[in-house]
Amino acid sequence: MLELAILGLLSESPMHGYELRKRLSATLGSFRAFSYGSLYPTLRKLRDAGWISEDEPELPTDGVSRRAKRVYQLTAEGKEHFGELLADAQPETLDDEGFGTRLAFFAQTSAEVRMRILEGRRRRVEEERHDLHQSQSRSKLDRYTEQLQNHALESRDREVRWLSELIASERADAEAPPKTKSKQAPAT
Amino acid sequence: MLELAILGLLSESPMHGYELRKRLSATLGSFRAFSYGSLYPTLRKLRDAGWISEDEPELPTDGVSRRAKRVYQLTAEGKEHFGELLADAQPETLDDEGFGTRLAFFAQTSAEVRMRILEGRRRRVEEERHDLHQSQSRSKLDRYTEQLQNHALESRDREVRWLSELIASERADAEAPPKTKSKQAPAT
DNA sequence: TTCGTCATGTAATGGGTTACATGATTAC
DNA sequence: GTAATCATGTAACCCATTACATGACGAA
Repeated sequence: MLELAILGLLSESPMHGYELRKRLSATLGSFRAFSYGSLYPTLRKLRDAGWISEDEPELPTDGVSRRAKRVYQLTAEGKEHFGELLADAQPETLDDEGFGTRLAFFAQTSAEVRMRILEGRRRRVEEERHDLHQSQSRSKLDRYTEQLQNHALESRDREVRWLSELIASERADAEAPPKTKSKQAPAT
Repeated sequence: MLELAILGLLSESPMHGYELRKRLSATLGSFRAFSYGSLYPTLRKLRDAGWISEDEPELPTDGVSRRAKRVYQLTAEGKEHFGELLADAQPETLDDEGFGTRLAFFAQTSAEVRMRILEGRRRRVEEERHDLHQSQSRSKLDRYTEQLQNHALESRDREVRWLSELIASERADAEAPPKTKSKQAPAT
């Protein structure tokens, strides 16, 4: 997921590591921040795979060792790879974590794949809701656990409704093709 | 967290590994299941630490090797340790994961610590909500990211409200001491 | 007799975190 | 000149997962 997120952000514009991390937090929620201990090694990995290139701007050669600000950008292969990643709905796309990340790059995802992801995610959340309901009716919980389960259940319900709205709006867009200036498509 | 959960379940009744896993799923939500690959090594670890004892029931010695069903139970030191864990609100208690686990054993937690945890968690969620709000107003997001952020924001709001209700009900209980047959405490 | 599920375990791996270490740049 | 924050990195660790391997027991 970190990989996808990095490729996605770099596909918008070149950036260095530190900035990447901030944008990552902004996009995925600041409480969901990656540490440098995972960010930099991943950048190294992506570079070794040939998906991003690392150019440190030429240093003013005044003799002293300067710490370079390394700017990363997608290579041609990187763009291709990113495109492939966006082209199918991997299973991890359906869990909480992965879904959020995928959604962040929905604008660059085909309408078809968007729909598969949204419906897949909805199905997943419906299953969770079902399981929750089962375990709730089977065993009598204590007061606190019951509260927690109820809250979890309601959260699932809300997410299902939210996803249904997104799906409906996708379908509407599919019928009334989106103009450059997107307006809410009316039902008729 | 797995440790706390295992100790907690075993404090209710002795159990073997397989059953433990099922009860874990039932309590923490079936979609949040631990694998055997983490469960059994952890049991080993807890046993080595002296917190649980492992007694495999005597086998019918008919010569053939039988696979034993190993039943685990808390030792005296285990009970003590579990009590200590419940006695203070460690930081990991405040994140999503840990909070759910702690709540599962609230019935065995002192009213004081319960309150600290609930208020700590509320504060945490409020911070998340705040951060979300910040990043939302700072940068213009695309349609999908905006949708996601809005949904996340509403979820936080709901959780804060839910926690506030729990807190209020705790306070009510503190004033009107809870009878065996607990009834909802009226505001006056 | 075979299938499902109960039951226990290991090895390799994954995907991150924390703590540490260093140095440059900016604002006061 | 000093504090904050920008900026890059490494090593050790943690907590789990996946895939694999084994075997008992009951029901169809």
